[in-house]
Amino acid sequence: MGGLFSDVTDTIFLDKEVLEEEYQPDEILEREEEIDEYKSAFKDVLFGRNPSNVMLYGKAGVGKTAVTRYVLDELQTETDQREAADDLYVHRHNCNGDTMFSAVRTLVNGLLPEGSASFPKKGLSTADALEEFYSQLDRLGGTHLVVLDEIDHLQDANELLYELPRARANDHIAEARIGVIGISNNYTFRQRLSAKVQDALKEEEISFSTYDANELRAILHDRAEKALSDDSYSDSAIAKAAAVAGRDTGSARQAIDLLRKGAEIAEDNDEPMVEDDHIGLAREAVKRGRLQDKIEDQSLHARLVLEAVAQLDHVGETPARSKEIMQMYRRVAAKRAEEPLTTLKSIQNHLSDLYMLGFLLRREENEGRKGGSYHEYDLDMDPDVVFEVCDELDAEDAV
DNA sequence: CATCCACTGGAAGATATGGCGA
DNA sequence: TCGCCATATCTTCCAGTGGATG
Repeated sequence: MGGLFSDVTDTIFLDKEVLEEEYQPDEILEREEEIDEYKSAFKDVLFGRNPSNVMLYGKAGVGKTAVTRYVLDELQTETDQREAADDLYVHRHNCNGDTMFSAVRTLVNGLLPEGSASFPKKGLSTADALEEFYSQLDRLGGTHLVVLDEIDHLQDANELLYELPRARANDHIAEARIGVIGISNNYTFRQRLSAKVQDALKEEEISFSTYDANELRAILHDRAEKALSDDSYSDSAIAKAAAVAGRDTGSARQAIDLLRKGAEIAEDNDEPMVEDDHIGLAREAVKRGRLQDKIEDQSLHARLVLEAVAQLDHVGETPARSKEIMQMYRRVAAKRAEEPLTTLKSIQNHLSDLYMLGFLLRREENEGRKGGSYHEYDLDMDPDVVFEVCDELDAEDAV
């Protein structure tokens, strides 16, 4: 009695996992068209024919991964039942920051028989890895679908997308059939592909549009029903979350994050129901959380440079050019007891990265013969968030 | 119109860190 | 434990870049 946790009850949540990122709904709402396109791209698989190669384009949180998982699961159960269909194997791989070699290597490792040694990390060429991959495919036979998520992050995506679909035509494999599914957040990724690859993939592109507020509302209603107890949310709160997410990003992930965070806030305040206000507060919290994660992903010196810009912003000395930022950076590094980088170029590189990642604003200035050309940087966020995260990480390091 | 400033992106070289087999 | 290799990060070097200037 009277224990610290004894008053904690789940007043609002019925099944919180339904609102977590990992949750996989067994029914996909508002993506009928995309599912249809997908379906027709893969119907050949059911008759033991070569699968198509498919490229998916669309922003984050519009259902690319969820739809892929759903469609392939359905395809899997259907092929299991049909005589004419070969065995189906699905290989998923997230290409974040990979080279072609490491991507192929993880694919090989996924195929190797139980207990055998994994493919070596070094010493062998990409061609060796591919060869091994093909021989494993032939050993297993059947139809293999290779899902390459975030393929725009893959260095040699072009080569891989050229190589894999032609494996059978080039006699690298005889028994197995292979289809590639590429998923990209980035519409411009397409232009990075060679004409040949673009041509080969042209027929099978599915682009996912962002969700509008109505679609988001339908999705949120469905999730809320499963995740929250009956009287604990208002329709207007759902509508608000849908409207906010629809306007911001059109992403289901953001909408669901808002609902979850809103429910958490309501629960923390011992209120029985999720209302509009909670969604408003959730919006701030979600935004802040995203930013924090992004900052935490940065390397030490990138963070110090960012903090230097935040400091300059704080005292009203932005926009600033790299030399000024470097002075502040030295002070920040000293405060955090870190050895500062010595060259201006390093700072400039970090600034450039931070700009690309959307932390900073940049303006090109050119004063000709007298001043030369240079960049001026400005902070593109709330400096307090930066200080908060940096203080936190610094405290962790000290332990 | 050539010049020149202050910087740029890119590449190559240098250094640190970590995994892995021997 | 050692050397080998990969990877990430930092430094050094280089050939532009674009607009004010003489």
